[in-house]
Amino acid sequence: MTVIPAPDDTSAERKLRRDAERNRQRVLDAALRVFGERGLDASLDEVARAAGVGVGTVYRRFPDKESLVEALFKDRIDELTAEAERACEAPDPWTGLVSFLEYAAGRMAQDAGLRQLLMYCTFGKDKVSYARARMRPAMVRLVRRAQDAGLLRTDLEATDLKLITHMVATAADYAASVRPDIWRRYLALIVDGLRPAREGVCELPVAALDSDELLCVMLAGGTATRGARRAPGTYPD
Amino acid sequence: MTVIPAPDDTSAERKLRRDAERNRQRVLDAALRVFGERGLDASLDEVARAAGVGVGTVYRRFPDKESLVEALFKDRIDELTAEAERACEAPDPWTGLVSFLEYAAGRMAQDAGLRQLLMYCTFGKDKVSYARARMRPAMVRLVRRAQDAGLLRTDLEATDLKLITHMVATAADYAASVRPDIWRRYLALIVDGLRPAREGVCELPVAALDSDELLCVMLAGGTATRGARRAPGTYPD
Amino acid sequence: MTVIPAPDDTSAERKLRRDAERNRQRVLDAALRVFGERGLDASLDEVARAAGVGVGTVYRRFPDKESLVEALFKDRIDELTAEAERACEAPDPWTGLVSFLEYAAGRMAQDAGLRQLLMYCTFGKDKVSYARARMRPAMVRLVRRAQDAGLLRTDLEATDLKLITHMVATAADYAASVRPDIWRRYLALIVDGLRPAREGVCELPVAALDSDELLCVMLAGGTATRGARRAPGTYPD
Amino acid sequence: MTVIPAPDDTSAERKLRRDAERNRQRVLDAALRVFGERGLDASLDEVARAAGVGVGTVYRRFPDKESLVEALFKDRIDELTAEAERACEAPDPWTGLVSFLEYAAGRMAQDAGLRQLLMYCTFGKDKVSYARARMRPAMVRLVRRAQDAGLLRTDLEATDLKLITHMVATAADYAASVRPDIWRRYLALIVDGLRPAREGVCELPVAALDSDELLCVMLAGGTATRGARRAPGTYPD
DNA sequence: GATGAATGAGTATTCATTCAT
DNA sequence: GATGAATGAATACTCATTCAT
Repeated sequence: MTVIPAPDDTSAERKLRRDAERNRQRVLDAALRVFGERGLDASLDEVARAAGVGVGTVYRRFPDKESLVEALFKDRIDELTAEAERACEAPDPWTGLVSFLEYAAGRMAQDAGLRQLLMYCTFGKDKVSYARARMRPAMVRLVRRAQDAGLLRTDLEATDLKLITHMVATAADYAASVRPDIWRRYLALIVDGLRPAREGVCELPVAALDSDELLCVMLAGGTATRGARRAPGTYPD
Repeated sequence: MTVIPAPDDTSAERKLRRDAERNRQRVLDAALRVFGERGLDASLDEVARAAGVGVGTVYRRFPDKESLVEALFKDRIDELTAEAERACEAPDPWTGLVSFLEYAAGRMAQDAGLRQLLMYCTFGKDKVSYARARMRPAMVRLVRRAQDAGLLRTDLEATDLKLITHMVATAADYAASVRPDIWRRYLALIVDGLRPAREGVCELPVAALDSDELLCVMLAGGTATRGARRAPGTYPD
Repeated sequence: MTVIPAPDDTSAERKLRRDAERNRQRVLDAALRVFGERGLDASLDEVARAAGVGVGTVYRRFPDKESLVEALFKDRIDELTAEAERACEAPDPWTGLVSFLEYAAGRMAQDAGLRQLLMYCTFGKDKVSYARARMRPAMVRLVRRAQDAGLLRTDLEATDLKLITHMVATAADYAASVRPDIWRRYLALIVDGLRPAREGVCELPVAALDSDELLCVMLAGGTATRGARRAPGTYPD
Repeated sequence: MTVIPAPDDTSAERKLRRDAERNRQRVLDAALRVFGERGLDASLDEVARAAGVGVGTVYRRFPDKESLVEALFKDRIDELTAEAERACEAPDPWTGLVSFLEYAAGRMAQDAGLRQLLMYCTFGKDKVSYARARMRPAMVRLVRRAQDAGLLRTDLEATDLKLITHMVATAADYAASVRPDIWRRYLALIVDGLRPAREGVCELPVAALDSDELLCVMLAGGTATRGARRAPGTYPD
């Protein structure tokens, strides 16, 4: 017997949504875990199994693997943004900036999934504009504040923070198995180079990416992801 | 000057027929191109197609993917070593060091395959020790010279050079499509941090990898290698 | 009567969906047919084609070729054991023995896959011990009964039954295309030699395989199995 | 400068022939060794390597793998025929017959290559008529003599010897690794069944293959060979 | 909605056979 | 004639994605 719901009766719908939402979250959690352990190449079957749902369910929530990775990425961006905003409130602008970099690098050092996500997942397009819109204001503010206080070299730009993060993540990723704290070393090195120009220290020889270039890059992605498994038949050429 | 022989140096190996040598070279060239563009995960079918030969031909020259990658690797190591040795002769130790870093970072920034090759030896161990034996002396000399001249911070070690170029190149690769020279920016940033300690510049908070740890890392690889295709049936777990 | 469970008896395993069960059966049927016709070297693609399903489906039900072969093997062992047990109940011990030999030789003569299956377990060890545990008691009883009744030469042992059926079936298979019943001729010849010692009939000059040797042989396989396809990269030497 | 040979000047030709003959023999020897060790699935590259010649040379002497196997087979048949003929001269016809069977079985027990050759190489067509023409007379004589002397059951025929040999080879092959002498046991069993009919011993229930059927069978081969590697593209269906 | 079954293109590697040197 | 280089179809197995239950 079919019950035709009144136009405003959304209780059934709500229930499903709650159910669906629970599954969505389970999948995201499992994906973070599995991708962290096995790398982004882990199969969605594995993710589904870890989530305790069928693959079909994963696909119902995320149209394809790319979208799932993207969603994971967005959540991470949100966290990073929150931290960046917190860092903007720090009494000392330099400390704020550095503590943000430390936060970001430290997170990555602990979490291979996050590292991969930030470094290698150039899948997806939506996530790019999202990340840009989301993080840019905080980044700009973080940099500007420190420069205005004369504590940061003036040729540094907001987009540099992304790449700096990327660099540190690379180091962290590389040596995580034997020296989980090695990122501190390389971050310190970089931070040392961030101080305002002094004697014997040259200006940065090339301009930073501007914001459009960064967008463009995020869409094209580095080579690191080109090896990623593509849907059958999707091979170029 | 002692020449360290490649692990499988069969220099006594009978010369290949002209056509065979031509094809061998074609395969190496194609492999360099394809791995550079798609990463080491590219299939040998793809390499063969790019070389304009059948897969069988690739397998005739290189018994498996690993060997092909290794051959590529060996050539690159030799080039880098040669450059490092040249850099040791530079009149100014600082300039020598920096010019080597520029050479290495520049090469690696443009070629993801090379980066993977040099940093993530998922394949074989012989070639890792080869690389280590081959490059290490020059690296040590490069660093020592600059430190003895008081031009380089004293807490920097030879293994850092490897990680620094890796970091810079990886970050830069990300943006390589729009700004192929962006690596210069980030290398400059780091180079600025390499100057001897001054006021406001802290010592590096964690020790560098020692040479055994580096070996270990090269064998284990960072997460970035987890995606590397394994021989069928070799999957862990 | 104790029931010896199959090595991987997952009888608790949740029932397959109707369609899945149908396909599983299709695959088993096709495999029996294809392996019977082409030998165990037939590819799973061929099996899949014969079953009218994709290879993926075969692999969904049986994680690898070995498992498929094993499943087939298990069913066959069960059938043979049932027959052997039936034969133990025959009023006349001699007739019981002979009728079992006829059953086994007849089955094996018509089906090369079955023969390879029963005799050359290049695959797995569990199933060998399963077969041993399952069939041995009946074999021993069959032989003992006939000997106790003075109807069977006393130097025959249980393991001989296996070799006898194998020999007869293999020889007969050779001629099976023109004379599917030729195995009867050679079985009869051998059965004649099974009668208790009489004048002009010598004792068997070498001891039978003992049960451990038989196990060992099944695991190592005769030369006939050398041709068996091995997993890629598993080649000896 | 080309020397046009006088019509009867065959010295150059002879030289080549001698050379060629030497290579041919080398290949045959190597093939016997390699197939014996690795089974008939061993590659021709392996055979060529063992023979110390190039694959091309193998192919020059034998148009394909089948022909090489066939040639090997012929040599074996010649040896067996010689022995059979010797056996015909034995003073006691029964002893002659039995000693021939022992010779054949003993050879096979020691030589896996020979076993495979006789049991599994149904490749080839020429070899069949050859074998028939070559061996049949001796087989017939061997059987007839023993029957005429009343020492052999009268329902045995010449073609049975081939299948009996096959049976014993099967047993030898099966257990050769643990018990190289087990063939004696099964040959003895069979030989016991060859004695003239006595009480309790039934007539053979099916006629032997006649000579045409045997031909036919040798052409079709048993299933055991169906798994043999076929030339690419030669797959049925 | 959720499930998990089915699909098939893709991967590394081998080997019979042909053909340029 | 001999050599060994080149070819490509074939094999076992995996996994993103679609679709029947």
